[in-house]
Amino acid sequence: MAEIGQLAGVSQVTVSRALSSPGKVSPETLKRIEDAIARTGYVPNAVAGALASRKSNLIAALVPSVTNIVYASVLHAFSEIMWGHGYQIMLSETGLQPDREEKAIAALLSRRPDAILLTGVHHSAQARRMLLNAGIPVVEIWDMSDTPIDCCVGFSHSDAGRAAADFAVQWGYETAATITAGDDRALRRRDAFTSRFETVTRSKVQAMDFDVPATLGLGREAMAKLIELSLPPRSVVFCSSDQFAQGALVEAGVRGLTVPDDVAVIGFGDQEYAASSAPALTSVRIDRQVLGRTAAEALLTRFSEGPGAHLVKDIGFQIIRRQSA
Amino acid sequence: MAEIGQLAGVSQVTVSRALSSPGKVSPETLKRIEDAIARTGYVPNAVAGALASRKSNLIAALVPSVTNIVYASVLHAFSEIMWGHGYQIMLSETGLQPDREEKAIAALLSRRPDAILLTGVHHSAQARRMLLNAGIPVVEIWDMSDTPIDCCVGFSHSDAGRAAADFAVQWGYETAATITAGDDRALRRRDAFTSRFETVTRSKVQAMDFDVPATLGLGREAMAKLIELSLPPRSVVFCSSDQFAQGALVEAGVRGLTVPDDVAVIGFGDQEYAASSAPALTSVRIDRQVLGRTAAEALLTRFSEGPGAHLVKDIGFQIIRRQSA
DNA sequence: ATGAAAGCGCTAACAC
DNA sequence: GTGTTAGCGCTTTCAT
Repeated sequence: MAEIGQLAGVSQVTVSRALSSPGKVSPETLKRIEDAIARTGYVPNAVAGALASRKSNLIAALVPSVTNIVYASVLHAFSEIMWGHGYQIMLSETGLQPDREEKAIAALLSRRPDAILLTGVHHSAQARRMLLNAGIPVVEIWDMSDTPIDCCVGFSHSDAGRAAADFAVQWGYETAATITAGDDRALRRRDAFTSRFETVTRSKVQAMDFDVPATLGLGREAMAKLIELSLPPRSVVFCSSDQFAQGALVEAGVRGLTVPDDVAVIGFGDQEYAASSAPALTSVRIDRQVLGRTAAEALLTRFSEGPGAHLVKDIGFQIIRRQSA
Repeated sequence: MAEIGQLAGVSQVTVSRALSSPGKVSPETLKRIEDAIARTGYVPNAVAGALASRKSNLIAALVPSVTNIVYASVLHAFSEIMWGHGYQIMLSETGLQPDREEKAIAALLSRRPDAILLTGVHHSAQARRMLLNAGIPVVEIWDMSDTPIDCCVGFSHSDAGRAAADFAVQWGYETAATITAGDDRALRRRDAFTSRFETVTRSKVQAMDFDVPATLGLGREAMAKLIELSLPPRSVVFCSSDQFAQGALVEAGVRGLTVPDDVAVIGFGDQEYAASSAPALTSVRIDRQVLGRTAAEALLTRFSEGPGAHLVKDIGFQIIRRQSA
């Protein structure tokens, strides 16, 4: 920066100003500085800037997995907006082990981000402590909480599970099964679904659980077992993700069952392909675009309005009825 | 850090040493320092550390899209390894507009990462200049280049397209069509496929192009048009991604066509569901795990061996024959 | 094994 | 509108 100043015949500070508030330097000076920058290919050192100003323009984000489209698309919507406001994203994955979250949070906080986005609302005591200590806005997404750390944007997974059960009952399904991945939130949806469906219909809901992420292949497997265990007619299968549901659809098709007459399927997530599969998939829609955007907006208003505003927003969900149930 | 020192009865420098090279402080001192850290919940300021040491332990990564599983999974494999070696990842998306890459590179470089990962091998002159200027290891992935900036890990898309054409010819397909997304590399595969298939069979290859990312829905649409345009028997459709291919499969099924007898389909990417769909999808496999891992290893050896080693690695591809072609 | 001093490349506060 | 000065919180080097 001092070098650029030399080339432009000004001091280092003026270069700094030209970069951060161009209105504060005279047009001619600005021009000379810009020329010098263009000639040298100088890229300012944001690390030094962050240290001096105590503002990093960095947002830390912690997601279970980037390869899960459901988390990735929320992240995408979120980062588009933050990027538009001059923020960059530092990403970290927690994977399946919850103990990784604590380490990840510490690592992220060490970069002194201006805010942090967390997936889920269950965090260790030590994690909460570090977060509070950091004194930065926090937004928890994908869930609702009675005791949010700060901002919270999501929906109630129990409500979603119950709504799916009510939907199934309403459309006349008399027995049900679930296919569920190894995910805290998926389990809560399953529990709510099962409990509601059982109390209303007085029939037992069969559970197929996996402790790994959902795939189409596992969905097929689960459906195959369910069919072999002889699923009664008017049965519905509530899946924890559209991937399982797709697999269930494929397996039913291969075995010559008609969907939804022989067996109905409800997915979760309403991913792009849900509407385009054959038969089209009935699914619980979460507007991931809105989720990401709302989280970004929550942070942005927290930045401008200070720690007073603990934004908590329920973005809800919607059951999209198509052909599979 | 000075505060921790006070609590532990040592100077700030000793705390610094305790954190970066614990072997250099006496066990008792170390213990007291660790206690103080645990008590206060102190998180070191990596920003200041990076400024002082000129080492950020940050890797910048630039991908077209995080919502595309193909890029996300490479990123995942890459970051798992880098994380294991103490590096964090700063992520940025370029999207479809190539001009965004330059801005993203500048923004990322301003954080003084220790290395940068780029998707693709075509970069603007200004981008190359900034990269060279930064003086850090660069790894370009997903493609091969005659003039890599530094390290390069990928495969030849032209070779892949040609191989698909040869495969199609070998299995007796006499006419072909392509469904292609708006992606530089996909277009190169299509061109190579078409050119090879046409010269060998002397039949014209029909192209269905989109300038947006691939979806199952668009795959159905494209296949529908292809069928309406009357695809001759013994036709094969080469898709630029498995998503298109899945859509093509669904549409063929809905229209009562038998795959591969009435129409055959070849996907690209060999995603998880390719093996589990019905019929199972024939696809060009890229080992994304290996791609990400190899890129990480290239950087790691560049770190240890210095600028001498310009690692260039072709990870190849493999056509997985299943039922659809 | 520990400490003192210098400085990383910027921004903030204050002068002029 | 521009320059001077003093840090930001660490690591590095050199002393002890």
